[in-house]
Amino acid sequence: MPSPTGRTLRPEADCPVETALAAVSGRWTTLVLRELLHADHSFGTLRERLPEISPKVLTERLDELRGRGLVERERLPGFPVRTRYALTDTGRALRPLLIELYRTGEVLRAGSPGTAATP
Amino acid sequence: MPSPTGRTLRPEADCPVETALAAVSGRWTTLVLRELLHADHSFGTLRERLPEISPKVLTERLDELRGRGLVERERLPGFPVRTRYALTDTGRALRPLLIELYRTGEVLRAGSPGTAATP
DNA sequence: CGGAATCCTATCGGATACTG
DNA sequence: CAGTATCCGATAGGATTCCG
Repeated sequence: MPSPTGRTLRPEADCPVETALAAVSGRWTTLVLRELLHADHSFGTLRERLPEISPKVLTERLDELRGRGLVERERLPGFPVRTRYALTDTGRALRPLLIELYRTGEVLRAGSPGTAATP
Repeated sequence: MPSPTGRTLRPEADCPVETALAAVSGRWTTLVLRELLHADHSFGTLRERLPEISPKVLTERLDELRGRGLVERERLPGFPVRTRYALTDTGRALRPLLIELYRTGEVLRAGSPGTAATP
């Protein structure tokens, strides 16, 4: 039986920490968010920006993000079909977290062995 | 071939965001960190605090965290053997991130459908 | 007590081909 | 263009048992 969230069930899933982690975890997720933080995109332009992601995984990521209310899809009229993916207000609320992730990642590197600081 | 980090290889693994995410992702990881942020622990007391974690997974998490320089292990003399796990300075640097994860998780919930706000 | 060694399963993610 | 449908290999993680 698939988990209710579409993501691996975690202990204490009711914890906000898990809620936030679920939103950004999964391969390609942060990169998709990064693209959408920068600008709205169609399915195709997202693929151009992330050339190595497969259509299946991109669909999965976008579905998850939509399911969490972080991304919205708009179908543009005309032919061929065009879509437009955009962050919702809630999705944009992830920006501070991504910044903090970046900042922390830099700190972790500075504190890791192998990074010569005072030789 | 196992990935060099011991964790699923991610695209743009050189990105600090991925570095930080790798440090906190994985089931039980944030809970282990939470316990260690609160106090030092032995293998056994960690198991008491997290009754559902298996010894194998706890070992894996502690090894990963040690491998990243976030946790240190001290073997206490005497018998039976006792160990003490503690966060390093680098490990304590994760606290702001965990706080931001908590904060963001709360925001995501407030912005999710189903949470009646203004009926 | 503090792990290590096995075995086993679910699921995640990649590749590919096809459709409305 | 914007996905869907399959198939498939690789892990992550759980349960259990054993060792120093």
